Amino acid sequence: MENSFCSEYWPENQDSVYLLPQVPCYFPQIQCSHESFQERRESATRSHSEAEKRLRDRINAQLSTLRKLIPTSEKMDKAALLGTVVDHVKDLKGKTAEISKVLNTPTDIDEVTIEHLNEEEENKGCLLKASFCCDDRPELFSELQRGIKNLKLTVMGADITSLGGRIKGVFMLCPNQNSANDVCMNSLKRSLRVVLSRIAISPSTSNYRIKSKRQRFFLPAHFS
Amino acid sequence: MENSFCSEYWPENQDSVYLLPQVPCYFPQIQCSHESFQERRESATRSHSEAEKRLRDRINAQLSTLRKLIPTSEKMDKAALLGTVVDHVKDLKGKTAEISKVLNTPTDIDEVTIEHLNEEEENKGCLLKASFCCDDRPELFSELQRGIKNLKLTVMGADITSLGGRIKGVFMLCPNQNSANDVCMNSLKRSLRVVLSRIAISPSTSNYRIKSKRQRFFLPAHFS
DNA sequence: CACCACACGTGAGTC
DNA sequence: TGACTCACGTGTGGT
Repeated sequence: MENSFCSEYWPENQDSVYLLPQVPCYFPQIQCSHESFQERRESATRSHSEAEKRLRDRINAQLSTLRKLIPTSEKMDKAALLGTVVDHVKDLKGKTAEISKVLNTPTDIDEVTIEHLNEEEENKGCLLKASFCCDDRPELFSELQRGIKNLKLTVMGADITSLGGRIKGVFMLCPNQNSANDVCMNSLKRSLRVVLSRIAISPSTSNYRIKSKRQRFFLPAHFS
Repeated sequence: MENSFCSEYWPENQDSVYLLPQVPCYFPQIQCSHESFQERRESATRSHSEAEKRLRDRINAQLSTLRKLIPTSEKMDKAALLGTVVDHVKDLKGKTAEISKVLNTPTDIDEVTIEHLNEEEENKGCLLKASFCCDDRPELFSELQRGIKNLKLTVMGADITSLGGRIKGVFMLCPNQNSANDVCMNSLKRSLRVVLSRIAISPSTSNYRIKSKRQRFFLPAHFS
């Protein structure tokens, strides 16, 4: 055990170490530092144990922040702590999944979709269903309202859900009464998509966004 | 390192081990097993290393189930895995907290409360607000309906939220039109509390229930 | 070769 | 005292 430090590039034991030449090298450019093999060996094992200490500390730091997140996890050993963490994660995952089934919860993928309801009657009383999903931010609604107004559309209904810094919205839109009757629904759809995409999808990171690790949380905002 | 096994009840080194008496004891009732100190020492260190192995295995088992719960956590080292677990827990906790602010989410404490609205007009058109929180189960609603009907109460409105196997409900109740006008609201309150408590609070574990670790998840059920 | 992450056995502390 | 948990240093394999 004491002399088990025996990789192929280290001498088998201390005795043979002292048999190896420790004279300065004749070629200065490849002359290594004057530390002996003994010293190199010691510094290697020292740095090894220091690295191991760092690794342990990193893991233990995460464990202790987990401990802060789990109530009554004081005085639990590591395995028990991890066990309750597993339970918490399962529990919370189940709850949020359950909620998503009823609440039309935002995902973490930016998207804009435009649908065309009442296709048969092309122009009169036609409804567009526009949905988007993006990061939530305070100016979002005013920007959306301005964009919708500029396209001469009226919001007939809306369903908005904001959760965990993300927001998902569905608008029911129809052309203004006083707008020209000859408006082409397909070009309107295209313009609407462009407008919404510009507002909802951040241009720099057009999907596969770099998200900040810490999320912001807002209360659901309701469009009136 | 090899001879560092030197607690006060173990001989300092091998040599002294063999100097210790190994003759059978004269008092049979305290005659210990005939294994030598050497053997006892070996079995002790063996059981120690086996216990340590069991501990490591327990911890690693929890880590690998955590790995299954976290997508894309393959090829992460332990510290990184725990880091993303921390993020997930924070994220999910924030989301459920956010939802609880709007949704009147059930807690994990059984309770029944009865409130008295419109106190000034004692008998006519009086409203009772009855809320409960308990484990969800299929027969719950029919039992509640039967209890409410037996007390000659009418459900004017209800707000029910079921989440993670728990359910929280608020009923707005008023006495039936055709029930006697001289019904005493205080005794009605008392009866209602008794009836609801019998239904909602499991008698065996009147609070501080023993919960099964794995939770059931139901979709929110709505009272119509 | 150097670094890293893991598993292992061991010393020390607790109950 | 034994059983258990933790921190530590070391051996080892992978990159």
